[in-house]
Amino acid sequence: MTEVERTLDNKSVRPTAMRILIYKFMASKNTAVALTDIENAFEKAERTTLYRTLKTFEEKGIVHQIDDGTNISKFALCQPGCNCEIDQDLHLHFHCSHCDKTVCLTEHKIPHINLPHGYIAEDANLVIKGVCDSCSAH
Amino acid sequence: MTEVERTLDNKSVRPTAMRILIYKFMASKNTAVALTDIENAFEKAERTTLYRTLKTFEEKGIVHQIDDGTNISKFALCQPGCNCEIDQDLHLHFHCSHCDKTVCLTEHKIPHINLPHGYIAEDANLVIKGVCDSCSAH
DNA sequence: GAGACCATGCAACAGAAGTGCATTTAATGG
DNA sequence: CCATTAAATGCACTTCTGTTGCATGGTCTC
Repeated sequence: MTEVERTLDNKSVRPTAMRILIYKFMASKNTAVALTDIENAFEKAERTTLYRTLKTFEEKGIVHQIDDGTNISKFALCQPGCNCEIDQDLHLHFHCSHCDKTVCLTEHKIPHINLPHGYIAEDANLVIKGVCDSCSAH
Repeated sequence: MTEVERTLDNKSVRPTAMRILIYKFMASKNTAVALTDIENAFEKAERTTLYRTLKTFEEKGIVHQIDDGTNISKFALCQPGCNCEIDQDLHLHFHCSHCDKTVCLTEHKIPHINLPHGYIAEDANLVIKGVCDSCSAH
């Protein structure tokens, strides 16, 4: 049993060949990936399988879904300190308008916001758009 | 020339009948509206016209587009203090998971975030999800 | 090995976003 | 006031993402 297989198994996800490939692909990237990204990476991939795999991963806390404002759902592996299951302490995401990549800034948490009377916060999403470090270096 | 016509004219948008209707519709709502909302409100409305009208409004700074995480673009009239053209001082949005409405919290600004080295912020989007005041009252 | 359960593949649909082109409407100049 | 021009609208159509239903295949358990 490999490292990846153990990870999936720990999260009660049966480590099939396809799932291991998807997991490894996401682990190899340091950016959030869209379903289409994975589809393009593997010729033999079936959209539906990828779709359901990502859903399963999300339900089991292996990845978290990211809405970066492009209206295309992206996904990233949960890191230690990701805390995406807990409603507090959510990290923010950065979307580069130059290379169109989205990254998790796991260290950077969303500050607490005081809401008007009657409003109850349950979740928060903060996306900063701009130029990422790779793009600003060139 | 009515108040609405003057407003559009000031922003260099020709005040056609359709545009005035759309503007008034949005002004009558205190929530952000999706293209489909407007389409349903006016039987005679053409999707394309609405689509392009909203784009024009956005370009001319009459409305701002809101991405509330539902993957459906919403729009709201810019208010005094909206400042959506300036990159600083952006207000946040609240999406109610109960009534599915999205509102601008114009008074509530997005706090400044320190980004890692090399990252340049140009825009920011903060959406709080939860229960709005109307829904929490019931 | 049989049965059950889960994963995968295939087909199809829904909804939103976006584009091209023809036609109507409104503004402008003579 | 009419003709010209430019902008706005309407219609048809395409693309892309997300989603579901159903049949098939693989895997695990008893």
